[in-house]
Amino acid sequence: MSKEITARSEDYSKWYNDLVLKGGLADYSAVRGCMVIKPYGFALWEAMRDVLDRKFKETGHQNAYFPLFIPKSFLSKEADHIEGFAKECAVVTHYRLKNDPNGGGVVVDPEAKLEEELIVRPTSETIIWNTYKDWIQSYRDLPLLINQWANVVRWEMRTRLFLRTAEFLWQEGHTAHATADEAIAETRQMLEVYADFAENYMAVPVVKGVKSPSERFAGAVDTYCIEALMQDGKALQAGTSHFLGQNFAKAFDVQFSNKENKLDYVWATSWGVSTRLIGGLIMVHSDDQGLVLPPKIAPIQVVIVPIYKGADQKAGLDEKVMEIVKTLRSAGISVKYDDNDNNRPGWKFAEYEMKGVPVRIAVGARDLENQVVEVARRDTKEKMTLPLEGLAGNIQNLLDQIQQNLYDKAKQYRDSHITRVDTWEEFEKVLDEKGGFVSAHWDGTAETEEQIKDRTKATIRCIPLNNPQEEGKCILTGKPSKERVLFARAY
RNA sequence: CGGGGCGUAGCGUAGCCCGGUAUCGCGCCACAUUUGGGAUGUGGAGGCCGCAGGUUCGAAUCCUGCCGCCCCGACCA
Repeated sequence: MSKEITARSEDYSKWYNDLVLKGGLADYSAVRGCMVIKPYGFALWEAMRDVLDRKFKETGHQNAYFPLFIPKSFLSKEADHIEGFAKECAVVTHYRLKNDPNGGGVVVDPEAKLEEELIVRPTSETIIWNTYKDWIQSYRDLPLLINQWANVVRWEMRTRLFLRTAEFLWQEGHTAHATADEAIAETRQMLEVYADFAENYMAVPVVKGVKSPSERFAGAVDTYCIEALMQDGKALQAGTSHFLGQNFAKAFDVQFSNKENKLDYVWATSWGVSTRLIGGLIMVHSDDQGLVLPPKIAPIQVVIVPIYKGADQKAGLDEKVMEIVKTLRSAGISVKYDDNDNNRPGWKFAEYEMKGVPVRIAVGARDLENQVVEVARRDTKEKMTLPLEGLAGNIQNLLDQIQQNLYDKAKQYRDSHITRVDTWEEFEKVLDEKGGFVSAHWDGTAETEEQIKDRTKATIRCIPLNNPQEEGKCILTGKPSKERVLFARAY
């Protein structure tokens, strides 16, 4: 009715925006490229954050917080790093405003110019490594395992809600190790944490892999990533974990004494996921009726809608429903009882479907007489009648089934959209007509990668981990290749 | 930064060519009837028509300048 959603087939971008805006996740803000994350969207982020934060702590990390501002000079210490971020940095040049002498509000006070300009962090490697220099003297100080939850700013030319905003929320882990092997193990461990989170909580299947040199994080030796596939056939980088080698240690002179009392530079990693995950989550599961959220991170797992005639009947219903709510909550299920009298049941049904609540329970007088409730699942739209007896257990099973079903569906789509291709014609055809990942041979050069990108807009998403070795010929140049890599058009 | 679109009530819009203080729907407020898939009726409130100039007796409408947002591309998580 009032909240029509554009069909995916009609306009995929519009569909996505409709879900975010009408699903109550976020709004555009007064600042270009920046969004307001609304309570429901933020609850989703909190749910993700809680799971990840627990996993980080289980793997030995501690949270800390570093400044939003970074002295300009820090950023230029690592050559590749500044190269990668220079074009999208917001810069603070003054620290004071004053009344406009010509009237009309306030102006920047030219007297208040900063001696050294400050960069609003696009990422925190530099400020953190400048700090680690003071924290690390000996191998006994290692490993140093720190994470921070923060906002960062990257002045993007073109932004999209959640997927690419000028300011976004994320976590960034920054660790220091005594050996390269240990740092690499950390990098890969965190990649596994991300993959586990994506698959088992967000129900988003991912490909784990390594980036090609040109797609690497600025300043990294190796960038590992998890890549997900959206319903429109485009890939989304959902998380990255970098082995930084000794690049930042050297740039910031972070040395430690090893057991032999010799000085050496420490080995570093960094890894992060952002609110972009929310965008990916939306695009993997949702449909033309609205959001579809996996139970394990849905802010509301079960909504209960009462159906009644008159206040008397409702009072009776309230009493019984509160019992149900209590039972479900004690089983660890998050429940909302929507007894708001301003909206009628049909309106609520549509509303919670749009918001992607996994399970809806409708209860009326008739049901109570029969000791049952009507249960509807969001993923399949299936409705069933369940007895009050043993309801919590049945709902828990249903939530598990929904979680599994979402994953299975997404995985089936993903798997059927990894296409092996051996000729250039096929390569272009699959990208244009089918989409998804294309598994093809590549001669390993940046030039070829670049040419392929220019001609097809597809990039190498990753070289999958444990990639089978196989003789073949580069899709573009015909030069010899030892393995296939995954190409796709990406967000 | 290029191409396209758009700024009128909280939201979505009509009116603009052809100048006369603004239409409709949703939402909001009140009351009543309603409540198993987005209720109905009656009454009501709400507008610097993006901003600034100009033309005119008179501008949402014509002219000039500016600002903002969205979409598509180049760049990026």
